[in-house]
Amino acid sequence: MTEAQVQARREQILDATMAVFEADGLEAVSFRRVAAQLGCSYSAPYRYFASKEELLTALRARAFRWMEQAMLEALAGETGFRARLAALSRAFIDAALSHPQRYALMFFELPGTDLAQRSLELLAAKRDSLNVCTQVIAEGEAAGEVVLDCDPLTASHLLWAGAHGIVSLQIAGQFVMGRSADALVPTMIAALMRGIERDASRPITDRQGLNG
Amino acid sequence: MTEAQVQARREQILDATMAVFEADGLEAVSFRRVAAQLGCSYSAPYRYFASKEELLTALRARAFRWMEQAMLEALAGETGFRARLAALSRAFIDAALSHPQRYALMFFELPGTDLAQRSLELLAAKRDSLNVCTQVIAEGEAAGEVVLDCDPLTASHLLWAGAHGIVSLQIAGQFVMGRSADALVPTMIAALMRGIERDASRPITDRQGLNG
DNA sequence: CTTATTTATTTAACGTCGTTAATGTTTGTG
DNA sequence: CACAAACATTAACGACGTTAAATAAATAAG
Repeated sequence: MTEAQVQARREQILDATMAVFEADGLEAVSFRRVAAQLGCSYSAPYRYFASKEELLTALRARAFRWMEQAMLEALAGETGFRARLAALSRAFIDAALSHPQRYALMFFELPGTDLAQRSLELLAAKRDSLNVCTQVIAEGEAAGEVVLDCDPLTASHLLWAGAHGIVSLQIAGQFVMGRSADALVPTMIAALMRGIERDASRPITDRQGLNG
Repeated sequence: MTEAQVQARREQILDATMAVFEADGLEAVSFRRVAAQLGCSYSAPYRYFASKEELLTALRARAFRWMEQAMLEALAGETGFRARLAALSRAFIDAALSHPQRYALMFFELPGTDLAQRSLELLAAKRDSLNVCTQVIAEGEAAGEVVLDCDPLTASHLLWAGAHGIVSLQIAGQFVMGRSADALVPTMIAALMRGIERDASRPITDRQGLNG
């Protein structure tokens, strides 16, 4: 069996896993159910994924690639820093709220699992997703459309975490009483941008650690 | 069996559950394991918790109460809006990073579970936790120490979500490449405060939706 | 083409889980 | 003491993750 065939079989298994996951959620994902979906024995996938955790890690990477793609597509055609940032955050919200289960799979990872570190695939997918945001900011700065008090990577972390914070609270059903992520994320982005933009007309008093 | 005795038994079961959880993580929490810890039969807790989900919901509420307590203790003795806000965010970070499993239990709730809505206990615990932050902001405004572009509840949501976003990304092992929540949360708070503070010396251009 | 050997898949099996039903066991009441 | 209700325990079911034995398929050697 050639390497390409092995990879193809892995993809088939992941297709079936994703189908089960989308249909009935994470708790329904089991080797037996995936195998039934795919039409093989429940122990066959073990040759391609050593454990359930490894299977879910691969699924997570796939979900990150999907979100990266959604953001890139939303960015295509948009010009100008402001418009691109708005399109990016909208794509993030839409992806999260239209597929909350997928979002939870991606971001609600339990601590103590070092397997994420060992999965280069997942690590790369995460990095590339964040990088979409970092790039937009860096381009905006390069084009002179915005000047920040911190480097693009820190700014990207702040925006990313801010959007994730609101969206994840909403998905997890935490407070956000009477408020929706739909309205709060733009507010968050606007407030953060106001907070990290350099503005000569106003003296900056709390700049300590803003480049941390 | 009086109502107080029932409640006491529930607390005992929750004690045992928490012990198992702290010792070996969420995946180790099972009725059988909890019963062994407590020294009863594995089916006895069913009289006090209808399902595992209900048991975990009660545990979640307990974790929120613990965090609320930690924040209140950190606040005690601190005076002045700035100092109180800093103490609050520090308590939040410390609680989260010193007990990541507990934090994940609280905030990594899968979507689709309406049981959270039906548990008034959990709902109240969540509300009270957020309320600590809201109170600090409201007091600061009342004392004239700060003037915001948005209402205290919105501001509280933004700060809360911002801190949670960074902390949860760190716990879940997402990017934050070479950065630590320890440094990024103060940055996030400072940037957000700068973003939502009213400042007469600078015209506010992006105020759309800031009260959303 | 046949046979031997490796490879891919399936079936059997073990221990654990959530949950329910049947079976004991205690406890207050007539 | 007898009896009913409340509580606790054991037995049992189906599903799970995972491993080992058994089987089928594919391939290499003769």
